[in-house]
Amino acid sequence: MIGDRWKLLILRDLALKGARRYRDFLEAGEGIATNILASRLIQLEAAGIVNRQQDPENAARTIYSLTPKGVDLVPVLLAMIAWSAQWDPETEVPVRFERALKRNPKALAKEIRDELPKPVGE
Amino acid sequence: MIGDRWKLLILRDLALKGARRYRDFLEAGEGIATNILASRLIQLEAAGIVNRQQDPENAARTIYSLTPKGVDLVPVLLAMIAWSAQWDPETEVPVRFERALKRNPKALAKEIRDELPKPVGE
DNA sequence: ATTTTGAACTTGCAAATTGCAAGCGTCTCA
DNA sequence: TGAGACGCTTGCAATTTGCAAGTTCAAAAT
Repeated sequence: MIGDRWKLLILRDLALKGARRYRDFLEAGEGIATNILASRLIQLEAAGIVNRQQDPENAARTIYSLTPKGVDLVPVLLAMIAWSAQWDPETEVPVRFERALKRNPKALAKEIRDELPKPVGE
Repeated sequence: MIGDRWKLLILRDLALKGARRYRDFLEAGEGIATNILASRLIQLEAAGIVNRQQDPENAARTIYSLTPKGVDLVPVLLAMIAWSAQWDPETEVPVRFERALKRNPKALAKEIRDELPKPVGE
């Protein structure tokens, strides 16, 4: 399910970069095509990993968020980031983040979970 | 680099299923095509994640193994397995393994590392 | 010494997936 | 009521995948 470049990047944006809207993903830097983004969001929603909801403040907008099943992927993302930080010189990880990750990954995962925007209506 | 279905499965086979030869991957059950397997092994080798060596006991054979960079991906694999065990009823994880994974993932990672076949000549 | 087997690929080609550009439908705000 | 913004969908060319059928080279069998 997750062995797919784009889905992992979408999840990273949701979990760690505060992305919540279609535009956020499109503009996240890696250059996902709009049709691919739409298809991946559908697949992630079908898999119960992300929620799609209308913004109650503006019906023209959609808000995406992680389900509990999606939140539970945070440790996977963190493990990948830890590996990249160590082995891939092109990956830029904030020093503070990298340190927290090495010292106490569980605590960092909890911190991220707590700071996640909640799905509308909770 | 790793956001690719087949590479992740190859790494899983190398790290957790004792796969060491081309045939092992081909027959691992998921049905990778032989041309795709060859291309993925080339990419993994180019990325410094796997070693390719001739079997000293039989020059017709090739032995694949994880480099240190590849071994460091074990925690990523374990995080994915933990998630699958919890959320995907189709994923079958041995109970002993799942328990060890929940209780002390670091210790399990070390155990796996220690049991890994070493590259030829070490 | 020659043939056969087995392991690790390579090649050709059809089918599926991706990426790009353009367009569409709905909602908001002036 | 008209102009944007937003979240998509569509069409099409280019890339990637999957399958089947070779090919190469070392080892084992005859």
